[in-house]
Parts: sequence; C-alpha cells; structure tokens
Amino acid sequence: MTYRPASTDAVARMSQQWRQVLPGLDTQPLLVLGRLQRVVARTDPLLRLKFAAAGLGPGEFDVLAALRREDPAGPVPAGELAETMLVTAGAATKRADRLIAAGLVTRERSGTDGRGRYLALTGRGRELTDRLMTAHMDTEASILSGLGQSEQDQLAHLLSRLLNHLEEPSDHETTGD
Amino acid sequence: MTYRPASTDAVARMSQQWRQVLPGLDTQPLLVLGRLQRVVARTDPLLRLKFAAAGLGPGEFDVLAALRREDPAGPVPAGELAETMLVTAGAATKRADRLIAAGLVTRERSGTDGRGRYLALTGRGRELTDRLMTAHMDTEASILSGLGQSEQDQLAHLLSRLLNHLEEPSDHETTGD
DNA sequence: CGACACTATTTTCCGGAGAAAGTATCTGTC
DNA sequence: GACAGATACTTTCTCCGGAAAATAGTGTCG
Repeated sequence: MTYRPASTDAVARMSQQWRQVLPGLDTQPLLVLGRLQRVVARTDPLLRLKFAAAGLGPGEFDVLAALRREDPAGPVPAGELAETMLVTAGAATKRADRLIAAGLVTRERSGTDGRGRYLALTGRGRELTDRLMTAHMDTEASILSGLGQSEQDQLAHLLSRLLNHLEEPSDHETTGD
Repeated sequence: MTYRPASTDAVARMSQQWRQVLPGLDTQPLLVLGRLQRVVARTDPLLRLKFAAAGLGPGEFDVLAALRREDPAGPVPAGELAETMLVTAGAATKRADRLIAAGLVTRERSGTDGRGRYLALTGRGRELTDRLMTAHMDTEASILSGLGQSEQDQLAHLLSRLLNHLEEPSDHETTGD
C-alpha cells in the first residue's frame, strides 16, 4: 500500500514520477495545465447530468445558453454561434438541427444575405434555458464550494489572464517552440 | 465592430450578458469554471498538433505517458491505466490496441490472474514517449508564458485545492500544505 | 465438484465532433 | 452582366469515446 499525503493530488504524483524517470525534464507546466485538464475532465460529466436529464446532448445547452445571452440583440448568425462555442461550423449545424427538431430553436434565412442563417430560441427553448441555467449555476457553485470566495476570485483572475493570452495571440508573440 | 477593453475576456462578456438577461442569477461560478473549460478547449488542439505529427491520435499520448511514468515499477494493469486517464475501460482497450498495432506498446496476460492484462512500452515506444514528452513540456511552457512564475505557482496551488476537493469528496481535511 | 456471483477486459452499438467536399450566395473585376 | 473567387453554411465521411452486452477467469459456498 502506497502512502499518500493528503496535500498531494494525482497530478502532483505524476510530476513526481516524471522527475524519477526523466530527471532533466521540467514538469512545472503540468502542475498548471495537467490540473486544468483534469478538473475539466472531472467536472464535465457532473455538469452534463442535469442537461441529460432534460433530454439535451453534450453540446446542446451551449447553443441554448449562447442564444439566450444574445436574446436582447435578437437572432444570432450561425457562424457567430460556432465561434463562441469553439466548435466547427459543421458541429454547430448539427447541434442546431437537433434543437430545432426538439422545438427549442428556430432557424431562418437572413434577409440581407441569402447564405446566412439566424438562430433564435422558441418560447419553450427560452423557458427551458432559464431553468437549466439556474440549476447549472447551482451545480457549478457546489463544485467550487471547496474553495473560499477569495480563492475563487484569485482563480478567476489568473484564468482570465491566461485566457486573454490564449485568445489574443497578437499582444504577445509566442510563435516559438 | 464592438470595442472591447483588453482586460475583458470572452467569459467575462458572457457573464455581463447573463446579468442583463437574468439579473437575479449569480454567474460568479462561470468566471472560474467557464474560463477553465475555455482554456482547455483552446489549448487541447494546440497540444494535439505535436502528437498528431508523430502519428498519434487524441488520447494515445496519454497511454504512452502513463506507461512511461510507471516504467520503473514495470508493466501496468489495463484497468489502472483507464483510471488514471479518466476514461472507460473500453476506451483504454481501444487506445492500447492502436498503440500495439503501431508497435509502441505490448500487452501480456497476468500470470497470477488470467483476466488481467499488463501493458508496457516497447523500446520504440519509450524512445518516442521521451521525445514527445520533452516537446510537450515546451509547448505547455509556451502556453503559460503569458503568466509570471509566481502566477503559475498560485494557479497551480489553487487548481490543486480544487482538484483535491473533486477527487476526494469525502475528505474535508483542508489543512494547508 | 458445480453453480453462482463477482471482477477484468473486450466487443458491439451508437452518438457527437472534426475535416473536407459540396452547395448556395455574394463580391469584385473586367 | 458574366465569371472567378470568396463566404456561409451543410453534408459526408470517418474516428473516438461512452454505455452496456459479451467473454473469460476467479472465488466461494454448499
């Protein structure tokens, strides 16, 4: 039986192991990005539970949420939707197809540009989205409940900095490696 | 073209929008978990590039890395592998199949328990893994280069706390490390 | 010993996503 | 105004992973 101190998580252990196998290698990045991936891998299934219970597949709440957020501004171009969800246009099309079939979303041609499609929530879609979003925030809050408020704030801040760096590559040249 | 202050990331904007649509809803958790998901969604494709260049599919480097870490301890039971990779046993089997076909991994029956299978790296597998792991850490380091060292440390620490909470739900020992 | 429950892994089936080809529409150029 | 190329989306093809059934092996209890 291997003894494991309480303050050591799975990723810290991996890092230790690497140190033994490849002593020259700097595995510091793992302690950030490895943990990040692992947190997401752990939380995603938890978050999907409520959506699945409402009959929604993996990425479908993403669509509903994106449309609801833009609701005041009206229908959303399909391409924009794909961008904000970080999926390909093809995936966005298929997600929309399913939601349309479920009667939660509508798709209409753009008047000014025959290629464009605009997506919007139906009444039922809006209703469901609001209900799910509320429950969603509850779930997320409970996942974060192990951290204090100031820790959550710090974490949010650091992630924001990292994300900014990732999403605006122009403000810092990192073409290298 | 909407003007966007540099300090505002995509998730912060989403949170703002929600505030307008559902003013009563607390979207604080989004600022942590939403960003987390988004960082991973952005980084994953970057990380996969090098693996794909080496002919490896999505989860395959995970297998190689897990085996390499355990290398000193010898072959790894298939089930254990699935657990550390956070995938189902079926997925682990299939990943292993591909790597065996590529000549990077071997699978042998357990001597003591006929149901068990032990996986290990071949010479070529070990070589490739070491090379990829080094390149991988470079890539990750460059992704994190937007943060200073102390920020990375803070982030690692906070993520560790969160991960501990997620992976040991019954454990409430929050003693600092 | 033999039936049964349990465990470890593999296989089958299916759904979702990416890549790239396909379709419709728009824009610029002559 | 017609044509080439760009753009917005859709379709097709294929791969990967989860869920659950199937397979194989172990342990136990009488």
